[in-house]
Amino acid sequence: MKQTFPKKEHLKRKKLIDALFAGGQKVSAYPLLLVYKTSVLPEEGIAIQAGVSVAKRNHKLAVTRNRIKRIMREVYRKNKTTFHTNGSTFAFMFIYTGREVMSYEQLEKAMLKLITNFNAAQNES
RNA sequence: UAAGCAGACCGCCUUAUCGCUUUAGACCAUUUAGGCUCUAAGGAGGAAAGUCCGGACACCAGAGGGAGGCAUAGCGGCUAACGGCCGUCUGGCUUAGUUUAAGUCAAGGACCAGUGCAACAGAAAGGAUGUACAGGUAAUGCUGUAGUGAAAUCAGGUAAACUCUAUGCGGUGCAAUGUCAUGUAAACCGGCAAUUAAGUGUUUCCCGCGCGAUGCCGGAGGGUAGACAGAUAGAGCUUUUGAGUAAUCAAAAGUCCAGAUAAAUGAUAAGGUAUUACUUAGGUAAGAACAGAAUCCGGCUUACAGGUCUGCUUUUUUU
RNA sequence: GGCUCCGUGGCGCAACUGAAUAGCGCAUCAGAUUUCGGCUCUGAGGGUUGGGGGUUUGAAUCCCUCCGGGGUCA
Repeated sequence: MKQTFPKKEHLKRKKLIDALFAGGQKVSAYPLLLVYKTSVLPEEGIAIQAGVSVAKRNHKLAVTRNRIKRIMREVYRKNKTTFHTNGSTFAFMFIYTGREVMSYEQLEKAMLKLITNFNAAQNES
């Protein structure tokens, strides 16, 4: 599996997103918060559809929001193969809860920690 | 050489690897749709911002008539248009000062059409009256000065007070609007019958106009936020020449320069430039400001590190 | 993306048809009352009227512009 993140793997359906926030489970590793839910995805052959989000409350400028979202997408793209899905399909939403702008390295550490937490939660269930 | 003012312009660069997206071609697959495929080319701004003005474009028969409302305001010009820009007159302010010059600001039409307002002070603030001194008269605030105040009888002041005059404005906005796919209603459309009046229609009110409870018959589509069009070749950009004091206009040649939609333009590594700090003058360390297209243009306003050019003024040195 | 409304002491409001000490309640502080505290009574402090500019003799009020906060439209 290559380290790509094409449009098909973006979470875009409003219904899926609404259902995700209504009944999703949460895993966090500061400054990242992952909301996830097993869902029936519209595209075949894809395990995960993911989206990223940064609150306007914490970051007022569009420039900083764009930058954080780009770094989050990049970190997810590099490390997405290490999520253990166990054959299920998931909808993901990554939310940036920090108030400061973090570098790529810091965010990658947080993402790795988040992945271990997620995999532990999956193995329990 | 240094400083200040004004105007115009630019607003980080190079390479490699991994990604995103648009277009074109190839390849693969195919009923259609398409693609963890390959190659090539393109991929944020001067403000993309605020949404303060002006347009283009689209729809609304409540687009008609009237009233109301809003905007603008010396004069002339530019423009698709403007509350913008250019020129000019007048006035205020600042600087230098002899006349005056330079810069800067101005909603700068009209209180001999009407109405209103004027705290405190003052005799009196606009059909009301009078203090002191002086002058004058047949007589009288009749005249002058003083005094209060922003303003005191003067065609008084005030219109970013109502208002009047002139000019302009229909309303709503790309979440406008159109098409397609899916396709089940009590929702929609047409006709007829019945009802005559509440309601309703993207327009502040009135007039006018359309629809209009329900039943029958026939047609057909709403929701679902999916896809496509609208939507990127334009009042475009670059250069040259000409007209004009200028804004701007004309002609010729060349050129194609983002089109996303839970929303692309990024990440990592290495090196470098402007600059800053330290300095043993070899170097070491830090290292770009404001900020991110969303239908598209013309302005205005606001944010902004640093740099380049032009003009003017002052200053230093040299000839 | 469009449209629209609002900013007055710590909090909630008034004064918005220009006139000089910007007012009211709660809260705060001090005093009185009480053995102490509360309630109550008396008094005091606290405001660049969101920032800046303009009109005017005079601006919380009228106008322009920036900042902040809400509401609404498929």
